[in-house]
Amino acid sequence: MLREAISRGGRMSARRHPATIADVAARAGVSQASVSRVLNGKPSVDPEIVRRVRRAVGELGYAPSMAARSLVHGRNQTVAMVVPDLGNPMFQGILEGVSVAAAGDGYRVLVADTVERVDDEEATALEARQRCDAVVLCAPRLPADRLERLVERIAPVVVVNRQLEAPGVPSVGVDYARGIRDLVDHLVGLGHRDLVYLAGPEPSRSNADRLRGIADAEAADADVRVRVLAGGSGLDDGAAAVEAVDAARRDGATAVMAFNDLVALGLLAALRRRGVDVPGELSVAGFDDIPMAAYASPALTTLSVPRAELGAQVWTRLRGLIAGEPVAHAVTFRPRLEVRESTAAPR
Amino acid sequence: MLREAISRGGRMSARRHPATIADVAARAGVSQASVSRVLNGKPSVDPEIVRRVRRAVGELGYAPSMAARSLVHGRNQTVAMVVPDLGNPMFQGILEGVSVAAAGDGYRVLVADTVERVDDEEATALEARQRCDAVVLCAPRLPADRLERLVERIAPVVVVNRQLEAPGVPSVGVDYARGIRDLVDHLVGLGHRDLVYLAGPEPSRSNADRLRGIADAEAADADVRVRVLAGGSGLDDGAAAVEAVDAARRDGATAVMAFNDLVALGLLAALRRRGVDVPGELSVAGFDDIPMAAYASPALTTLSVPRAELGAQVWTRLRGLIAGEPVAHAVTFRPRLEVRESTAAPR
DNA sequence: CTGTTAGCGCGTTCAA
DNA sequence: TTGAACGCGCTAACAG
Repeated sequence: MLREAISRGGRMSARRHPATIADVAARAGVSQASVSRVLNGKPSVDPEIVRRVRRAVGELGYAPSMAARSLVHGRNQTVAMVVPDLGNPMFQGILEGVSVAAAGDGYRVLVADTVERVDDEEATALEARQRCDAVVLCAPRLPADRLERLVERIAPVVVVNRQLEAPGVPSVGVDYARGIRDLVDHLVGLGHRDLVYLAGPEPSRSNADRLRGIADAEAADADVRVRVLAGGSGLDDGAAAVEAVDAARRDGATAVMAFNDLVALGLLAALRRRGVDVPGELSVAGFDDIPMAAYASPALTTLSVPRAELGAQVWTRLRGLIAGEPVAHAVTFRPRLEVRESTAAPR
Repeated sequence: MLREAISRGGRMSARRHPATIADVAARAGVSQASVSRVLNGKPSVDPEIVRRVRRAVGELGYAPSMAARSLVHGRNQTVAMVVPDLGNPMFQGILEGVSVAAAGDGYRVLVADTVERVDDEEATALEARQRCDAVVLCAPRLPADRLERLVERIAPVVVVNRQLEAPGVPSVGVDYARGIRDLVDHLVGLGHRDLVYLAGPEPSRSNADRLRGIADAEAADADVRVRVLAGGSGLDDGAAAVEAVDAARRDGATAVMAFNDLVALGLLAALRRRGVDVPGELSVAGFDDIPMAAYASPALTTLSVPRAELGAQVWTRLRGLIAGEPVAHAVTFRPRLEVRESTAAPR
């Protein structure tokens, strides 16, 4: 019989196109305005009307058109998140954090993966902004001047891991310089003096921050030396750098700090294959404290950054901006050193 | 007149609210219809008009309202992707694949993370559908009957890793049963007879598929035995299962197949800590072939599933549905066995 | 407390 | 080829 109803051309009240508020109004014998009021929980409406509207809504299977709603309100209830690489655990973590936090306020997030194409970043962000009420911008490699210009065109926006000159743009980030200094201190405390930094992508801002932290550390302690080697940001990059790293080791280096955990993990694997004992012959540390870090062999010493909390902070600020509240100041999280097994005293 | 515009309140072309098509029309001295035609690249428009419109658009920094557009067209150019857990590399991979594929057609994807809350899955999917033109549904634990009912309410939809009874709903997935059988064959070929399967989440459909594959394998070869142990789906779960796994080993088991790579990696770490040699004393295999698998110690034998391609396939089908094309049949990818170092002949 | 009216910004008829 | 007018579905102002 259900089949019958269907073949008959649709079930009772089943129009080909979704029901509109007008249909509901007609069926309930009231005005559209009343339907709207009921649906939006406006305070003073006759209980009887409420009843009839609810019934009509149920029978028609009515659902409001978000498009119409957006047009009227000028808001989407959607924010965009622009990321350079969804494959990176760091961004995944932030995305997840923002996503759940935003969901709590009825907002959803649109992902815009620029797939490492820095040149498309502005266009992507602009386009994303048109679809959404605000944007979370992760653009680690976009030159500062271009970034400054971009943010003012896509406001409201919260930028991640970039410090802006202009006020009015909240940013939340990680104090990479500070983190790396803490790591150097840890290593030096262990007795290391000759370190290597396996660098991240050249244009990456957070890489520059780490380099700055390293320079500070070198300046502070005369007999600490840090060699900078070209690395990258993925597992492959870490593995690929093994030659250079091992050469440095034979030349006297006793510890390596990788750009991030992925690089460290890749390096660890390659080192193992090569027969280099970690941390016996060489200490290795990462950055980010991705879940896998604790399960590596040996467990990776790293700097923990609160990804989820970071995402939540991003949302808090973004929500404020959308609501037109005064902009919150920038916040940066100081990474927490997580000492595990991959670092030890040199011998 | 430029002067006029300026004194009218702020910088040239800087109205408090974004410019509308009417503003452009006025400024260009043409009708809104003409502006619309120019912007949408309609064929026959006077070059002179085109010129003036373009100029006005530039001067005003005009950008069409997506909301209004959506209202007229009844389309968003946005699809939703409902996932149970964004932290899972499997879903991340698919998201990335769908995201880039969709972007190629001017579509964006909205993420809806149900955070493992199966009970909210329907509501989340429904809500997501209202905002978007279609949805990609990843609901591995939603009971079949509820799934069937859900999909017909949110069509157009493509379901991932679930086989549906009803036609009309394309699904793309992985042949887990087949994959696990290939793995059993590999292990048996190596000489293993007493295996253990570290199961995934109880209600997970793909876990059931693997179990079916295992049952088939057992039925096919009388002297192969597979013990099923409770596992999970994350690194922690794998590590937590080490007791049970080691007990099975001492009881004669020589190889373990984990629900996925994460579980296998967690187990590997725990086994190492416990001093159990892999693959010497015990062979271990995973599923999914996440990037880290190849860099594990020892490198993990696993079943490779083409995440990116899977995402692309999802998009192809979704696009077809949106365009109203006849539905494509379901596709399933057969995992490819990736033999590495964590499996070897028992001794 | 309810209904009527007027847009939100755009695409798309229909005449001219 | 161009422009005027209408409608997409909904909410907000204003009457009643």
